[in-house]
Amino acid sequence: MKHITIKDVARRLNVSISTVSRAFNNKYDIRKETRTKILQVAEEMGYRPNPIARKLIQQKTFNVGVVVPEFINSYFPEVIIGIQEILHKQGYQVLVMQSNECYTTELINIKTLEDNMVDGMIISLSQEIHNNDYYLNLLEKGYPVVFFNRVDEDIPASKVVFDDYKWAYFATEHLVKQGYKKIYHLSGYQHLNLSQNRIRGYRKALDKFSVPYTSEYIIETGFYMEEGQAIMKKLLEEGNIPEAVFATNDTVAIGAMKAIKKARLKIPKDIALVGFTESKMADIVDPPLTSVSQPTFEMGRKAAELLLRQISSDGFAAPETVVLNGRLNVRDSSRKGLR
Amino acid sequence: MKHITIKDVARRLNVSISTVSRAFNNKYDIRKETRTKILQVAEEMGYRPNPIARKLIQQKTFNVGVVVPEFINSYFPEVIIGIQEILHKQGYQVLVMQSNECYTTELINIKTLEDNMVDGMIISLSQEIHNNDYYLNLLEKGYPVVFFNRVDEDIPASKVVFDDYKWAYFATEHLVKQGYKKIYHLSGYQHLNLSQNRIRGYRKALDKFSVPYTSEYIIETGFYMEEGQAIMKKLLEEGNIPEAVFATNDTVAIGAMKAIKKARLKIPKDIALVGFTESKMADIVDPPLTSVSQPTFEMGRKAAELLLRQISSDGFAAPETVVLNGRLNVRDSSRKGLR
DNA sequence: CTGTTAGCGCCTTCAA
DNA sequence: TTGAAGGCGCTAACAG
Repeated sequence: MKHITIKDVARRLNVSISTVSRAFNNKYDIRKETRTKILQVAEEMGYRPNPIARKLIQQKTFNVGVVVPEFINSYFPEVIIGIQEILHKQGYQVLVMQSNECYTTELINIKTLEDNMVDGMIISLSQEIHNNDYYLNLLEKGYPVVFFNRVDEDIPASKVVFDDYKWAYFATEHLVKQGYKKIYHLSGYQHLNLSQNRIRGYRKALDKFSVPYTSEYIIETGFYMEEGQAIMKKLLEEGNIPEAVFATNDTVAIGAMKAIKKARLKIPKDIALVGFTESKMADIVDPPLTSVSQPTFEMGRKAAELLLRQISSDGFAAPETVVLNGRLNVRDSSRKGLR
Repeated sequence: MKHITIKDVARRLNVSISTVSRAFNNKYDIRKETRTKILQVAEEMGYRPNPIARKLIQQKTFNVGVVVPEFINSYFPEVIIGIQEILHKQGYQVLVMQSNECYTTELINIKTLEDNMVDGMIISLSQEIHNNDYYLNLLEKGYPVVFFNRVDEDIPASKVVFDDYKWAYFATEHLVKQGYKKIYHLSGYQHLNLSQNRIRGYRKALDKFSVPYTSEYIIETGFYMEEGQAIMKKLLEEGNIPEAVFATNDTVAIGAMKAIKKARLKIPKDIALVGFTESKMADIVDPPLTSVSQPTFEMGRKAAELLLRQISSDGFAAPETVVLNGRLNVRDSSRKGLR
């Protein structure tokens, strides 16, 4: 584990350490042969400049922190891959932390990352209700921060979001056009921007086609399967049977699917189902689930690019918002007249 | 972004920087009131010791690198969570990199991590055939490295593995006891230790109960769904219909499931299915898939603990191997007499 | 108990 | 074109 330092190389070649340094940073004057020679010997000796020392002097760590609610489901991992794709190319390392959907943990993570002097952060908020003070403070200090997916409109930072409104609209419209009337929406936590937008899209579609609904059609669930299953079970037991359900994500939709199957009802004959934020599960459940797919990798790439812009501008670049588009993948779970 | 340094704090209080340093590392003698005072003022000023400088002096980064084949499926993310659970507690940060199942990328990742002076690495090999030289060299240098899941028996490092042999045996035994005879095994790449062990377990079970099989019953697939589907499709088209299939993982099993359903055959009536390395999918496919679950989080925790041991022993601790146990979760996909 | 001093490994100005 | 020297922010002997 003993590392070879610049000194060792200098001594070996009978030159000063500055010369070796120059050879490695070739932005200073140095004779070509000297440089070549030094690089060659350094290579032989297995010398690599100590990045820590470099960071100390450059006041830059080339580390970027990413805070996500979780990375068990494939959504965030895919975004992270997109982030890494861009950042690795620029020589950055990525530190990934999870908040476990907990606001307190989220803040702790952020402080840890600050302590580790990351050059910037990419954040997706936890589902808990939060206070913006810490983020606002961070931004005021000029700290480069980019939010994605779970964002807060009141935080004036760069953001990458999915067009939840539009695609919730399309998802609902699809159900309407299939001829379904009594269409429920299992929404995510309603204090989240993303849920609000999906609800707006849902309403807009029903309004546009004059499909009647009451506020009771919109039921708040979390993002987990159990919740979707429990809510659906309750609805069925109450005899409150929807013709179709638009769920805030695939997980919740599949929870609902389980409940429906247990009640021995048929999908889509008795109840049609549409998910959101398409996951690999959509294609393997029976019947396959109609869902809206998001460009996850692209979201990561865009977030990374926005962050790089913030970093290179010393935090003085104006915040930008990128809105991404998706696609509605129609599968059997919502095809009228099936079975 | 301007950071307050130890100097600022010292000057403000008219003490030397060593005193401030002592206050923060309270392992040296320092008067209690001085310490309290310093800590208080430092807090007010928003001072936090610069971790980079600390790392430079301690010759330790408190960073650990993790290299996994991918983290789209939930398996590796779960292991990573386990790893982080232990390491974060000890003040380590975790750098996660993916090899995308590519040996070359894996090596590049490892070199990047070395360049970043991680204090140790936790690695799960890619599925490609690899050369051990670089790993052997790393170990010789005393670099702390722990392998998990995808390991190579010829690398004398600490390892955490699942008892593939035993649980492949149990999975197969289960099928035998249900009364199935013609039992196929869709194996992972056979140059991987893990696949070899699963094959051994499969054979052992069949041998023990004198269930006849030929080498043609063992078919090499990768780890992806498409492969499972393609192989199964081919088998069915050839009229080579197994009574039961034990697949190397859930993904492959579900691929097979798709092919079987497309051929309008019933599971388990016509063909029974058993997966491995249980994923969340097992419970949501129809019929639910029998599978062997692995203690993923525990695997991560153990790997982290072994690594910490290597790190604190300066690489002189003898390599240890931890073998973990799992559980067979029987579901409808393999229940004889169903439907 | 506290201050002085010498680095950790590297970059960068200033002289030569 | 090269070397000497100072310093990035902090820790850790060694004095006092």
